[in-house]
Amino acid sequence: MNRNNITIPDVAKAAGVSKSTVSLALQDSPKLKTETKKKVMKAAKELGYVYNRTAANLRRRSSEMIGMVINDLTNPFFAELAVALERCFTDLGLVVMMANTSEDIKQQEKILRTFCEHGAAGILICPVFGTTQDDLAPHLAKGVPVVSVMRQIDGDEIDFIAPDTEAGTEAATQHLIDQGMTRLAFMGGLPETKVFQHRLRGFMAAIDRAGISHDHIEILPCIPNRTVANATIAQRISQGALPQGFVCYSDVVAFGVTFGLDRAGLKAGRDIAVTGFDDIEACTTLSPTLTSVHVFTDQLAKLAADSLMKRLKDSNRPISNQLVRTRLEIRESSRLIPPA
Amino acid sequence: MNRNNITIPDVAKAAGVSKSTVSLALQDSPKLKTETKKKVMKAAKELGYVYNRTAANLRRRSSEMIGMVINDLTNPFFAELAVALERCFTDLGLVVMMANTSEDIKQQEKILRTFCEHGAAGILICPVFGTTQDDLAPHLAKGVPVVSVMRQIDGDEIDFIAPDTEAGTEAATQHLIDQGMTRLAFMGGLPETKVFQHRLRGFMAAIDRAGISHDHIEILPCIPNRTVANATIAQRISQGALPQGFVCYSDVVAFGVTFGLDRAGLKAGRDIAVTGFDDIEACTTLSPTLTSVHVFTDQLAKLAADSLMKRLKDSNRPISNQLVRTRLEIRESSRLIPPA
DNA sequence: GTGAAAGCGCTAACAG
DNA sequence: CTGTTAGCGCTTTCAC
Repeated sequence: MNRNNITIPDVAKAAGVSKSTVSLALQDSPKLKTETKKKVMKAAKELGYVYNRTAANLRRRSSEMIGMVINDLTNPFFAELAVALERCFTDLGLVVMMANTSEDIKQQEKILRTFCEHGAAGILICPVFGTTQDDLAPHLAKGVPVVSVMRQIDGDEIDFIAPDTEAGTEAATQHLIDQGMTRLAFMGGLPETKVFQHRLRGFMAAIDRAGISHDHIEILPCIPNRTVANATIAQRISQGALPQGFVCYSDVVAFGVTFGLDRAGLKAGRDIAVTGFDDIEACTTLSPTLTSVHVFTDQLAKLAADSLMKRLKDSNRPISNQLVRTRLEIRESSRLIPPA
Repeated sequence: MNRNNITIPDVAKAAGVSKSTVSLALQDSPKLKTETKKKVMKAAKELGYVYNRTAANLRRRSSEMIGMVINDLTNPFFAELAVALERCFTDLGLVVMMANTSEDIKQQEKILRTFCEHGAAGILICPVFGTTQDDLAPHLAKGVPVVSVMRQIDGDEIDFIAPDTEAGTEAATQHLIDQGMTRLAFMGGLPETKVFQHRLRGFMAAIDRAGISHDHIEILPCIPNRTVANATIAQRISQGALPQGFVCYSDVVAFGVTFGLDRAGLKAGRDIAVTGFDDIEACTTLSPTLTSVHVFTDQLAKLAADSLMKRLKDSNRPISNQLVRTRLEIRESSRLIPPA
């Protein structure tokens, strides 16, 4: 750490005031004359004084640091979300520190412990799949508020904010059905996760409403990343006749699928329909542009930050589960019959 | 912060030992019998004790926390790099906290200050463009070691690790020249940055070696992201005859260009050649696959982590500037004449 | 307004 | 091996 060893007493000496005056000045306390404060700040700056928040937090028994733990920053959607969240907290005057778990529960536990040991005031988490409250508890300081985004933590005692995935997937599926498709597949995601189940439920809801036989539909789970999705679709292609449309678990899966189809000489948006979920930036700057369920990341982030703030202030408030509406963005990948 | 108020004395009481024994046990000191340690750990666990690293760091006047400040996590390359860096530090037993600056110098200053106030042992930075040593200095605790990745900080007194961008771009350019192209463009990046200058220099080196007239070449700078690159190429297309190949500043720019060309009915890899730089995951899972200069992110991360570790141990060691070699990955986007 | 004094939770001698 | 003691740098009553 090799800390700058100049401390409050040093500043006090330089400014010709007492320790506590400096402390007050540093906090911009109204108890001090502006003039005094200025004198102190000037001395501090000249000496290269660095506030030791560690000591302050210790003494004050509180902090303004919130720990953000993200499951996968290499997924553009989560990166976008993380950045949005960070900005929300920053705007609220909090300092946020971030860490990536790479979908690894051990790593997640370690990070949670570390954040707590460093005195995080609260935790914002996009949990690793399958995280339960019991996984979390032993690694959290008692009383540290946690809010979860995107993925719900089993136990129902943790505030949770997510897009309405079910409605979103349903809309995407309906869009394909509206074009007359009846042989459809749901592609990507891990069946044991709630997110998968919700998205699949949305898919099935549209299928059933349209009275499509379950014999016509296909479900192809896979780890939701580009590479695995690509491998999965490649294998599926080798097994014979394809459905008319793929409703994908996420954009990243949809990209993998689109590429796999491409390698087999099939064009999404011409030979076959593909939809994604998340609506990341790439959807509109790749060819074919990808039809996707837009997630209002900024809104999600704002609600999440608000929830954490509220819980920080009142740890007894009822647990809130908030679903943010989504919007289907229709683009080329799913429009087999382009508008005239 | 609402901290768990159980502390070392509480654990000591529960375990029937003294404060210092607990402290030693927590550090797994060899001075204690295994049995004693176990007893202590058990008591700690039962009480839900959370180590207060804040207090420990204060007392010990050191920390194992390194602050990682990243310019843009929404750029997949930097996200990949950040994750690789994080893993390196974690493997070294350090705890890393991350923050995103969104290419904003004010935000960067704030983050640096915050990390220092929290007692970071060292800082790993992918600095905002144009960052100078003078920008950094006032916000750093005296003596905190900093190492910079990807972008060099003016002043030459900060360890620096980056890919050999000049050689990489030169190889990409040469690859196009080898296919007989003589009308080429360098696309993307901000001219006032060193990275741009280096990449352009690599480009020009190949051009000049081939004896191509400067009248045949074009330089089209732009903010290096998908959307802006796309807008820039669209405008360029409207202005008339295009070069035979685009050597792009980065993959993200290349994707923007490819998409822009596509909208104009031109296919990269068929009508025109495009190369990128960074070789992010998407290069191999989009159609056409993108020829790119591969950056060995893991190696870069490892060298950067090592550099920071070394400086942590010896603040007087000479400044090191390390360039990591790159490798051109030739794919579809640049092969106008596919191998027979 | 300002200063003196106590203590946040921990570590690190040092003596037993 | 264990206990005692004195702080790390800061905030915060409480007198002045």
